[in-house]
Amino acid sequence: MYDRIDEVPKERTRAALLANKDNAFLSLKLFLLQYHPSNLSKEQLGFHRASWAKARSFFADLDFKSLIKEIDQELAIAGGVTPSVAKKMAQYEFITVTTPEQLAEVCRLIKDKKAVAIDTETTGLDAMMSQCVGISLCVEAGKAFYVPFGHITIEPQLSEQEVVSALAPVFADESIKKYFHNAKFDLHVLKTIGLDVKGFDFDTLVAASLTVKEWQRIGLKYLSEYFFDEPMLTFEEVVKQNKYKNFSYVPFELATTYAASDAHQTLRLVPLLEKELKQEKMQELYDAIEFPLVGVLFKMEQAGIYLDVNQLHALNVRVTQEIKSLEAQILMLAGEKQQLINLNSPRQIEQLLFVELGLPPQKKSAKGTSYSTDSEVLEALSALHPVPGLILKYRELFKLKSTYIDALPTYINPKTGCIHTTYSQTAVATGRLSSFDPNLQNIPADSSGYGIEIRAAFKPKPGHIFLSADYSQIELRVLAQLSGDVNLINAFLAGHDIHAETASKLFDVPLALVSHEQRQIGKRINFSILYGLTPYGLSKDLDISFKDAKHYIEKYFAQYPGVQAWMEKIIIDCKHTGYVKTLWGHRRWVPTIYEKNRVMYEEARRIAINTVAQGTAADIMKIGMIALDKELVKRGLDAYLVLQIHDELLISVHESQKEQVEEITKEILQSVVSWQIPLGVTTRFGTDWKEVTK
DNA sequence: AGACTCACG
DNA sequence: ACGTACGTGAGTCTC
Repeated sequence: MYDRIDEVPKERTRAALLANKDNAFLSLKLFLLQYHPSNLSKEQLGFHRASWAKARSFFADLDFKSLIKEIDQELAIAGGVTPSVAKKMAQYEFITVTTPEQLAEVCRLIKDKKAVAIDTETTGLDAMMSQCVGISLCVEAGKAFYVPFGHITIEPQLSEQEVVSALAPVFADESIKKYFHNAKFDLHVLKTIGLDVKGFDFDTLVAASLTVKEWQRIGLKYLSEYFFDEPMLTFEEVVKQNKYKNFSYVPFELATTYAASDAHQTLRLVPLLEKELKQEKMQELYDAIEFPLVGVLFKMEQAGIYLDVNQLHALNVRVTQEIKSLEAQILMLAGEKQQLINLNSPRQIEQLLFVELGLPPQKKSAKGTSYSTDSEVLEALSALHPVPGLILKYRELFKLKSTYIDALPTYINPKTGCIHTTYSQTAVATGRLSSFDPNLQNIPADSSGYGIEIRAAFKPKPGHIFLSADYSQIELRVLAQLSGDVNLINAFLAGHDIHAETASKLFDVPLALVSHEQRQIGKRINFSILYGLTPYGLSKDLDISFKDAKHYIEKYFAQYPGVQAWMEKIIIDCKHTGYVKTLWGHRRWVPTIYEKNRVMYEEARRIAINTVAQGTAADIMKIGMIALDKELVKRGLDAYLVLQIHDELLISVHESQKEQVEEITKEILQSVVSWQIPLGVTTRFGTDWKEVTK
């Protein structure tokens, strides 16, 4: 007899479900019934919210997609608050704070407890540009406060000034611990109203991203269901459905229920997630890397980067002119019937190329619903007709204009004159960072053409200069170190050109005699290895035969046998535990490693291998960022981190301190690990981002 | 909302 | 016989 679904031995559950894969949901119910007296209600069976949420998580790694979907439906339907849950939640005291006396009392409580969960409400999702309209605070489970001050209402409320001056000493008190769910957002918001926070102590979003198996479902609402069996009001229900323009229009009672419970649940999650971190052996990872990184990223986002709009505009004139010219040429060549064609529509391009012009289709699109017109196809077709090549050029320039030239200036914060991207610490499965609004990790770097000119518009502030520092071939060094492959290690130790080294072994040529073409192949293969290369993929990438590709791969593994052995070990471990881990313990579940379908299984293998290499490199960069930031502060230098692009850091430094900061940067980044193979760090100076791009 | 395409590492 | 490279975010079109 089992009380909870996650107590049922997984093998038994799996076997029972596999026996009836077509209707796994029904099987699940029937299976659970075996362990309970019959005629029990759903809720008695444990089919309440948290159970469904846990069931969902439980089955995530069994990869029953249809089952997950049905559980989601059940969660939505049964989503209503059950009587027992309602009773529990009715006991919570959510209080609107509208007088100075009340606020003073709250501050006193915070000082007493020495810890507080904080959440902010704003008029929008942009932390630095939106208006802060209220702050919620919670110091003990069962009671939470919402302090509105920017609401549009006739209800009496405190002024922003009153709230800020009352909270400032509490927020500035380092001895009072501050908890947030996604701290960076709230820290930015609080900064906009002049509140500096000291004593930041826990981020429930970041912690949950490490421990929760369904790492993409770590919003406060999901966590509340999962850990407490308590649904929360959604922004949709509170604002959208009532047709309020934004949160400032929400009446206090509703606003308090929504906002105060955010702080309330955050506070309660802290000890739970601390326990999870410990149990899952992720305490060290969190304490040494992920938590301290929050503060570093916050500073980088605050700093922002200056964008020279005039320079971008000059580029726009040239690019727009060329786009128009290309458009005219394509339409002319396309024939009279095609004058209304939209060149940005893959569907219409498909029609033009493969029907009107009768060119041979090369491959299906990803979902197989149409013929692909991607750059690889256009490249191939350009030998047969002038139009594909022109479309290729058109696409390139249109992309440049729409995604970068037109879009980037709209992100400039009028208050600072800079672009402030947001880094997500929880978006990438391997543990890398991602950047959005705007994405500054995919600014063109190709030095041929106009692309690189976008980078030329990113500049340091007056008196400063950019210093770029990148880890050279970090993933290959990780591969060498983790695999312990003697040949690969020796190649790095000898300081050899690693791509030429690989080529020399592939082609049985002395290192000095490796041709440029051979080196290129060596380079492609080195990178491919990290993706878990296949003969098919390599043959396509190098435009060689399947057989040759297979031969190269065999040759590679013959030369670096340790690499192959290491890969097999990863797969064995993964099959044993269901996940892979980076060197610092960042975990990724790989449910499809148990898949019988060959294609899916092999994909799982590639994911497992790549995650260890990519994720370990990400760990190193994060540690480097934390250490470098600390050192620059410690030495009181006029230098700070500006951007992170996976293996590269962009640093802004006062011209007078460039040499000193360069030296420190190299030293700090290199000494993240003391491996057999040193980490290579390359630095460059420039007066804009283009100049420091190799 | 999903598909397609393409920018980056 | 099968048929794919690893990880993202964003703009555009289509339904």
